[in-house]
Amino acid sequence: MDETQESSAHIRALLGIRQLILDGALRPGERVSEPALAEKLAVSRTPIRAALIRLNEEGFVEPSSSSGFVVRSFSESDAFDAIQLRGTLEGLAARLAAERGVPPDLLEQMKTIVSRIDEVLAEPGPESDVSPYVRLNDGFHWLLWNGAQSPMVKEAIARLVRLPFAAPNAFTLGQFSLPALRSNLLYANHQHRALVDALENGEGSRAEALAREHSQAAATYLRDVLAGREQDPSSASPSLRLIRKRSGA
Amino acid sequence: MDETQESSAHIRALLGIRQLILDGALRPGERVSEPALAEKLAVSRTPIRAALIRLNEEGFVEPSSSSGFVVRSFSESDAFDAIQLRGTLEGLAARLAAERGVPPDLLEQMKTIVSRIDEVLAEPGPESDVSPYVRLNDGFHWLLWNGAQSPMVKEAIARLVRLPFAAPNAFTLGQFSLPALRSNLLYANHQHRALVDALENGEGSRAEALAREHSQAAATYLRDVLAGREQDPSSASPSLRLIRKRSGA
DNA sequence: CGGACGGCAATTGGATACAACTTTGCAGTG
DNA sequence: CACTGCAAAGTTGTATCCAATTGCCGTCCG
Repeated sequence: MDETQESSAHIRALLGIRQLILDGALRPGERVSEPALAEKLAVSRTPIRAALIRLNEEGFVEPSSSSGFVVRSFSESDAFDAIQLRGTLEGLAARLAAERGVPPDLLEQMKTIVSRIDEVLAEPGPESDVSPYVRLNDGFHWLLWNGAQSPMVKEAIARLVRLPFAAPNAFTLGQFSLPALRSNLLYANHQHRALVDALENGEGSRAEALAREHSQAAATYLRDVLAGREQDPSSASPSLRLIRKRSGA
Repeated sequence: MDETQESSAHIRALLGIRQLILDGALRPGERVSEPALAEKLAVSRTPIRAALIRLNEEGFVEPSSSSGFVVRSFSESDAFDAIQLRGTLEGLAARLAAERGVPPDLLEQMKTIVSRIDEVLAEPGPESDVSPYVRLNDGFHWLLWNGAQSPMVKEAIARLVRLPFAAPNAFTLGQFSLPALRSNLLYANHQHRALVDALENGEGSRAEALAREHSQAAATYLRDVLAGREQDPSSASPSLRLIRKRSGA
């Protein structure tokens, strides 16, 4: 299952449990049984407990009343809020980067990625693989996070983005065939380019606004994907499994 | 059952270690020894490790190279960035609160606190105790965090604020005698009032800007306190101990 | 017939035992 | 005198063990 077998037990436990949650093997609301996980992941209960404590901090599980942990579920509002939160934090990172000045090589790397995204999106054929785009997009955002040169900001973003539906590429996967998506990604890359321009010219406020608005693309995707789930519940993408259907809000 | 010592072992360990760090008994950069802590806090190593994992997520300790944890130290830039981060997050909370509408009773409570802060600050005598102000100020910010009605935003702020120098009342303590401080607090309470006004009228952008600027007061304090430390290193307030003196970068 | 009490089983929270690793100190050698 | 290598001790990471609490189920009493 996992090719990364070279890790220590508590790393295996952490990654393993997170994957079980993302795969839907552990479903939101379900109580997490330590002995069961210990057996399934072939480690003792100690690293399982360590992993559960971390997953609690990360937001994947939460303490149950009076003992143990349950898999956490998120409302649709939580998902939208998480996206807006990322937009705000990336906006802060962008502003700080612009105000403090981005290292030239970092700026160069951002430009390179923007160009390569354009190339990837220009490739014809509706059946192209999204993964190159996803990798490039991840790279761009990673550079932005570092551009602020602020460990505090970077950590805050990194922690948030552990929640899959808050990540820059949430909901982008697996639907590249739609022409509408390609158009959206082109638009997003225009924003990338404008952001680089703002950073280069030290335009902090513009950079912040762009980064903030940029995250709204994810909100749009999320809306679509949630609507799609209403009709075909089986097509739930991994990020979606954590989001419970709205029952009564 | 336990109204005397309402704490399980791992809670005692968490609070105990955090306090040891804040008190300076464990100093930044120092390696944390599990057996030593276990003996000092009268628990076994298991809850100690659980606490260290959580403190790692909270930012108080960080994994050492190759094993164990060391007490984390923060640069002066980190402290300023943390304050700006809080301002940004509280700005988001304020905007969301204004846009979504604040529950009337919550708004009432905010108004009450603002009035009571004015009363506290109007009391004559340079030797007044700051703690009433601190409590009221904490209460106001707590209400703001809840005003957004967003668990995600609230959690993000709550996590950040665990770092003492990022909290709303950081560096406010113990220097109420200065007349300048009272003037600053009066100004800050004017911002509180304006913020409530913005929330009441649904002015999201104004509320955000106010909350953001409001956090700059803490940055001002921090600058003063850091300057004071240069002259009298012994007067380090608890929040300051985590911040290392600027050496290189 | 329904609700409450009691006992049993399973699970968690904590302590301890153990093995692998890291670091330090000392000694021997170049 | 310095450097390297070995050894020993302390420390971490993991497993197992124990006790106490929880939740469940059956039975008994109202």
